[in-house]
Amino acid sequence: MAALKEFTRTTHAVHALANFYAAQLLLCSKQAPPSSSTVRMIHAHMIASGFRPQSHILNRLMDMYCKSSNIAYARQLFDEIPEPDVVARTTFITAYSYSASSGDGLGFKLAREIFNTTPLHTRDTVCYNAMITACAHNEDGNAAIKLFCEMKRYDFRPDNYTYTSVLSGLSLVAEHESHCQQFHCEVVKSGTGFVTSVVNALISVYVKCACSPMAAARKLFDEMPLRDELSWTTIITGYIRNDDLHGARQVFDGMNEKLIVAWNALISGYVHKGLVSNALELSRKMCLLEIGFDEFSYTSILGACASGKLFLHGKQVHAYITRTVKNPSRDFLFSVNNALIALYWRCGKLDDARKIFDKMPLRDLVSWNTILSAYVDVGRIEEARTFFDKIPEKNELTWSVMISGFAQNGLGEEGLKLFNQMRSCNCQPCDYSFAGAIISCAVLASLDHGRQLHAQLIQSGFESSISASNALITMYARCGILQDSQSVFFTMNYLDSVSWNSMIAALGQHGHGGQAVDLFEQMLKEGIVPDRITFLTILSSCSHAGLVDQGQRYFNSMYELYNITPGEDHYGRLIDLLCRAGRFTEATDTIQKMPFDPGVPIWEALLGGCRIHGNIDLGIKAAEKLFELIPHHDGTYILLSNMYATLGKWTDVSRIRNMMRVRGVKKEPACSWIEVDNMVHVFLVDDTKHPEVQKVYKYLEELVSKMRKLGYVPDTKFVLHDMENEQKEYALSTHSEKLAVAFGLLKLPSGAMVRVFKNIRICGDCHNAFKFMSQVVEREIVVRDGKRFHHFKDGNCSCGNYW
DNA sequence: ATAGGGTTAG
Repeated sequence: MAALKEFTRTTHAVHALANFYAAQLLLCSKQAPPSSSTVRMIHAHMIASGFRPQSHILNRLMDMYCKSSNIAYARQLFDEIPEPDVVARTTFITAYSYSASSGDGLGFKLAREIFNTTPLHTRDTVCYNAMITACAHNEDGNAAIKLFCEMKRYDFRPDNYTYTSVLSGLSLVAEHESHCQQFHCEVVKSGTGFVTSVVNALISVYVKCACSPMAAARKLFDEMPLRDELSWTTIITGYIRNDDLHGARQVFDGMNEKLIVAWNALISGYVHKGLVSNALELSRKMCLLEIGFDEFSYTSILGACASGKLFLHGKQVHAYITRTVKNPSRDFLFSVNNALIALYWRCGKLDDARKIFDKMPLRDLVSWNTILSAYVDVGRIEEARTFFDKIPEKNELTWSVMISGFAQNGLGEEGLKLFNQMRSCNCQPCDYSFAGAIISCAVLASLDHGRQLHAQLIQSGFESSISASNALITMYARCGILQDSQSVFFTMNYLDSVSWNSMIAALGQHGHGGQAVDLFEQMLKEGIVPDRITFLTILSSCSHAGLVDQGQRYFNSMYELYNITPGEDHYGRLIDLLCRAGRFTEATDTIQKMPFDPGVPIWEALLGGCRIHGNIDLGIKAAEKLFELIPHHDGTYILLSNMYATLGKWTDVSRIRNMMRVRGVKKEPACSWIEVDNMVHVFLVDDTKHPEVQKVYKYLEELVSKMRKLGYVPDTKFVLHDMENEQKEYALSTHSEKLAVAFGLLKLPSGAMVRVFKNIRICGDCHNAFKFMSQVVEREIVVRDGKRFHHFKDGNCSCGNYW
């Protein structure tokens, strides 16, 4: 080193040293990406030797720092240069543009700043090219086009790079084929119309934007004088993008030397279409032909196993990877481990998924979001929340998974709270987070809030989002406004199976079983394949409407026509269907013939049916099974004691009450709520807490006396304690749903529909009373209880007393 | 100093 210092004293030596470092840096740049330790070593050597790099070498050094993902340090060096030249600036524009594609727009802002401070007389075509690319990475196609026009105005000559970059920007924004053609003409006039890279870019513009994209793209492809690897993959992925896997496969089969990228594209294309076996067949071929796999291949193949729930196959792939991959890169570890987490989760092995997650040396956002989704998916919501809080940097997906996770698990308040928190964190909600918040409103039956979110959704430009619209269907239905659900459903441009399921469920819950069945039939006619959820929904709808034979036919068609094995939940709905209609022999026969031992959903359905029909013997049998299976569930005790009370067997009632006390079973307190002026008012039985409850009692008294004149008689068999008749009538008059309805009648504008929500089933006397009430006040009253909706109008209920 | 294809989370 001392000798070296001596050497550098002479000017001649400085030249030699510059050449030496230039060569070193060139060597380093051949690595992709250059290792940061090599870059640091070269830099350290420069400092130690006393060499002061001039712009040419320094620019290269900074470039190497950027490429070894050390932009921050490179920037420090840059900031010390008094007047950085255009080459140095372009280096940073490029470096920042890569970080712009994966993030918050910060990278783009930095690139823009450097570009804007580059004096016009020092700019050149390359620097414009880099900035146009940065715009495209930042998904701002219009900005890219604007820059392109600007550079022409200033007489910079666009070259190959310019056209490939601006075309990739164009593909983000072109809406009409004329847009594509306009640029196509530009390209031809510029003389770059036969440059392979430019035509490739042009193909991908047509693929994304033309009216008949593949015809236009294919014409260009066929007429190309010289195709490179990218031309082939662009056309193949073009077919896949446009849902034409046969077209993709044809081109693929015509390739002489098939690139790994083409294999990967086709495999993932198959997986997305649900064609798992085609995907795996291709992967087997890859193996036989010894193509070799990279992380993209593995993630797609593991994705295929996950979506087909092929646990054993997935495990074999996992083992193969551990056995054969020796020095995996960072990116390899990220993507493959993330795919493995998804695999084990989708195969129902959450613990194995968790093991992979825990063992990862480094995790990226996808790892966190995947494990979060897994915990949310299985309903382990508290643990999910713990993960959520630990996630260092969240994106919109993180938020939306957690928000809808809360909503789906009935925690509407938490969902809304998180949605607001998301907004206060300066994180723009995406349509999925809106969907989560809207479902939260559905859970809480908060119509005012739901409508506000609907308005904000439109303001934010998400009105055509399928998932948000699906959420709106459910929200309006669960808030009692079936009409608004329907208008959302019928104005949607695209429907997926969730849309159909939601609308069918909405009709079913509101007692329109016939319409639910019609819609289901229409769904089948349009070629939408029903899934497990569809059948749950349609079975409930039939049950609510008493369409027993229809429901049975659908149940039988599940396996026969759609190859879906009915689960216990489906059997539960079938038993419910039969029992509500009083067909107990068929129900018990079905239970005996089931391929598995009856569990909670089956006995609950049976007990519910027995209550309706007063079948006490069978009811007791079902209740005893439930006492064994879920001894702390209050519903069983209450249903059974209701049955005894209806029969006047008060000793049995008190025996059951006693059982509850001894076993420490707490009854979920009944409560009803109503939204007035954006405020939720909650009422309990015999409420004394609500500030205006005295007014409500007084008004209720007036109403009841008017109702009596129309023939209303309080039905005291719904009072479950043995007491004097007068006391019983009083007890009935204090039920929470009556208080909430009366409050609504008092407070809402005259003629407005009254919508009340109750946490558990509506009481029989209240059900009867609301019929009379709707007549007396000439208003529509809607009550949602734990299971379904009741629309009271002109003395009738939409459920036809079948509930 | 600058361009372009394939993966995993809802």
